[in-house]
Amino acid sequence: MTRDDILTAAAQMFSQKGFHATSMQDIAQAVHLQKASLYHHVASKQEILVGVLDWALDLLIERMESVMNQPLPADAKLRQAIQVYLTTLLEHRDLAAVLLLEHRSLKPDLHARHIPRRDRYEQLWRDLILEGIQSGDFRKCDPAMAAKALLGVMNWCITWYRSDGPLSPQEIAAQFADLFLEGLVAHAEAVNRPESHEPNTSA
Amino acid sequence: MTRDDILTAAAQMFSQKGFHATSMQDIAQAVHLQKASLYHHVASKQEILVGVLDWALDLLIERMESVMNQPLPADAKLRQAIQVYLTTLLEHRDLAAVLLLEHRSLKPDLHARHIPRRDRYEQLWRDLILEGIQSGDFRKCDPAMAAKALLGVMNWCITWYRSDGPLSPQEIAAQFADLFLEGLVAHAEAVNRPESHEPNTSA
DNA sequence: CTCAAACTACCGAACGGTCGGTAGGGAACA
DNA sequence: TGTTCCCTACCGACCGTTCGGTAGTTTGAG
Repeated sequence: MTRDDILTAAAQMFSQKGFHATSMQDIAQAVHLQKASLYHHVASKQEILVGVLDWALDLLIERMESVMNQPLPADAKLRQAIQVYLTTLLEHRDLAAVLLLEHRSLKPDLHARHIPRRDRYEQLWRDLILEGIQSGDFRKCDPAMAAKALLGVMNWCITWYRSDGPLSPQEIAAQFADLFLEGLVAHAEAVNRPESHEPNTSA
Repeated sequence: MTRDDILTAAAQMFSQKGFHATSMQDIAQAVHLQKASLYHHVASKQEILVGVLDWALDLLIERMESVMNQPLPADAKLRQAIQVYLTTLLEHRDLAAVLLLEHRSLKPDLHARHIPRRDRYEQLWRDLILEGIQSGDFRKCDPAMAAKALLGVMNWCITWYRSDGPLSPQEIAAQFADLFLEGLVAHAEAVNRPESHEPNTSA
């Protein structure tokens, strides 16, 4: 029984029921311990939450930076970033759900320490979009808003994605990338583009 | 002191702290009553949550249907739907936040009764997009995924929008509509389009 | 023998919810 | 007009339960 086992179990329960609806009893039961025994590995329930949040954010930052450092044109880099972010999110759903939805359960001082780290991550996306605008690959727009939109689409996935659904994370990422890069409106020169990802238009 | 006063106060606290972190004591204090007195107006904490959820969903459905029934081309109708949805969401932030983030705190039977109503609302958006594809206004794509993407962007706004921020809900809606309809990639025939909403490209 | 890891037993506080009771304002009737 | 009656709105006190967390003890491998 390790600390990471506890964090993993806690992340799963937090993501399913929420932080406040999950008791230390619940977590203890999930790792087959008595509640008191948890306190040998962690100091408090808040510390578990911080542990999960840091773990999830570290994972995302690490993968995002490796994408950012690749020498690619902006649109290809954005496609890859979307792919990596979304697959990471959906393959670590519990961690990600806690990161995105439960951070407000942190007590004020811990919350204040978490937010700047999260904002620094969002800045990576703004930089990526700004880079594309300056190189002329992207049309002029507010990079902050475009980043919010992009992250919003992907973050919201954790509220509805089911691993037994019809689409894989990769397929979802490809569709989102198409939508964001090319838009929804049909243009004359854009019809019958060969790389369309979704022929099904009925339901 | 009316039942709606209690729902309003509860929505505000639920949206700030979450359902499980809000006690009946908290709600009572917000409406200047004793905790016991709340039970003269509502049967349980769960009933308050259901009341808030229904209230929010009724509001959104009503406004969405009035947009859907207008005889407009798909792109104009989508623009208007985005505008209406986003402004409703952000001008009733507390209600909307509870609808979007706290519905999982419903007990199983009430949750099972809520989800189909919410799904019926999402269907309105799929219909709108499908309509645009069939009329040729939109390029071929999966309407379900496009709707998820669109709703995701807007729903995520309630996690970051602040009414004292630099952009109004209307401005945010216009930018999101541009992004979704036209995409991010710069095309030769699309540069210097006159209706750009955001000249600021530096941070 | 040591020490980490687990246990049993317990704590004060807070939870959602219920209880019996009361203040006060109309309506009905003498 | 005075009295009785009922009803809405509210209250203080309390219920059983669960919460996060602590104290002290046992277990078992190196």
